Amino acid sequence: MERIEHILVVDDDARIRQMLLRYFEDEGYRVTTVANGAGARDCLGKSVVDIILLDLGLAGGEDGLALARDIRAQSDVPIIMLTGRDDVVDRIVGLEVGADDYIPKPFHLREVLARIRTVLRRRRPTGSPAGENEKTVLLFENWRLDIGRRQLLAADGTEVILTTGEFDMLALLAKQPGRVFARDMLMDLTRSRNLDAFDRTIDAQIARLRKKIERDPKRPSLIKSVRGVGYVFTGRT
Amino acid sequence: MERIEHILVVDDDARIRQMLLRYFEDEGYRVTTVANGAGARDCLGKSVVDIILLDLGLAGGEDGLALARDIRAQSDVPIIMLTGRDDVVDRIVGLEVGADDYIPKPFHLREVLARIRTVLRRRRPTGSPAGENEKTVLLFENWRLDIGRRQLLAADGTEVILTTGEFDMLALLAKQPGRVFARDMLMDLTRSRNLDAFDRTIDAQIARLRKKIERDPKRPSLIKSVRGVGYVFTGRT
DNA sequence: GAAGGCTGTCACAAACCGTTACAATTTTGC
DNA sequence: GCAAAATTGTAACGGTTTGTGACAGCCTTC
Repeated sequence: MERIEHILVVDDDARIRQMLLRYFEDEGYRVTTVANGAGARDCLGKSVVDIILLDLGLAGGEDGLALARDIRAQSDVPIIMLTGRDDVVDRIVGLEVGADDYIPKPFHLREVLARIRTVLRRRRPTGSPAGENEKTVLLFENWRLDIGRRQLLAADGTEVILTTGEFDMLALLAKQPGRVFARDMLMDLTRSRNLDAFDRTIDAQIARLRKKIERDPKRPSLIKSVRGVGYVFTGRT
Repeated sequence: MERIEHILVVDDDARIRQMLLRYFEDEGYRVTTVANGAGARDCLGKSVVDIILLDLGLAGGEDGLALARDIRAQSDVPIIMLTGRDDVVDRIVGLEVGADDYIPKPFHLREVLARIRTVLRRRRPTGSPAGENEKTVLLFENWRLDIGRRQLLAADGTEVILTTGEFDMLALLAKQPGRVFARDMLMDLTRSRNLDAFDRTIDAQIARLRKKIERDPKRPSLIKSVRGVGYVFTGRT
């Protein structure tokens, strides 16, 4: 028999609440959205919640971390925090407080869904961030690609700024070195649309990416072309 | 003699199971259909399966991805995932977990068949012994051929740039030294198309390759011709 | 040693990919 | 919410890689 899982969304931005509500309901979950800590406590008192999506930056001077700590003090409901892009300290404290994972904003809905599934699947009481078996940092050549933080660092620690599309493309390829990805698959997996004939979108993106990460973009060593098919990541040390 | 290939279909929708069953049986395959992970495991334990068609969205809270991971942990059977139209993250994770390909729903039966054939053809060890013959670096003469990085290095470390076609051809031949490859087989395996009579494609490619890797292209020592048949790799130290 | 088939090689055409500039779109900053 | 800035899509062009047909030379067979 089929129990519908219940997600509690705590966010002060009505648009985000709306967006998450619709998306997760479409995915077949039961969803409750609230704007603040009081609402969250109320909901937790009245119904069984399977997972909480908690925005750390609540309005009205409220402290999301304190709320997380409170919740954790009286229940084991998994908590996924939504954090600002660079709030490293918040993330660390959040995880210490007992959150199960964090997702930096801005996020892709699909990613949130994936994390939720992961957390629900292994219903860890508390513990490490998601992906115990997902490598989150990839090393190759002189680069350090941090998937979780969505940043690419050079050997000397300087950050090379990648656009969202560049990052997604690189991450996808680099996660499976040696695997050849066809163009239409790259299109589908990074843009969620279909490639029509004579479309140079992927090639252009690869070119821009190469310009940023290859020593000699004319003779790429990290991302190679496979004529008639697509591209393959050939790095990794 | 021809062995009939065995397809295992895992889907919770009985109509889809039925549809796939009829179609593939008509196409001359042996087909087993099951509705859930338990059935899949049971089938895999009892018979030899050549390829698995796995619906990621199983009912009853079962996780298709987890099932794929399980299967991959104990066998190399090719897996093609059937995914929801928009489950990009699932597709990515599925590929990471070791699936060979995916097909978004809804699908055309013809397409499923085409993908199955492609995957089976690629996976077929071309009549070689079982197990992992997947050496990633091959050494011969003074060359170092790194399959994963798709590069060919001379003894002094300088790289000789091979085109995609040259690389594929060399890699294929060098992986099985001493084995004679007929022209039409080379064509099929490196270009995925058929050789028509009096086609010089393969010879031209071999000639170009020899020019790059043989000391004396007139007297090849690495790739020899077999009159009336094709070519054979005779390197290896 | 001659005939016929097979392979090596060449030149050219076709297909494919890299790159650029610019247009369209999205995101950012106020 | 709007304007500016950044990112991404598109089209065009040029270089590279591959397919093709012609032809020359070699091997095998008789």
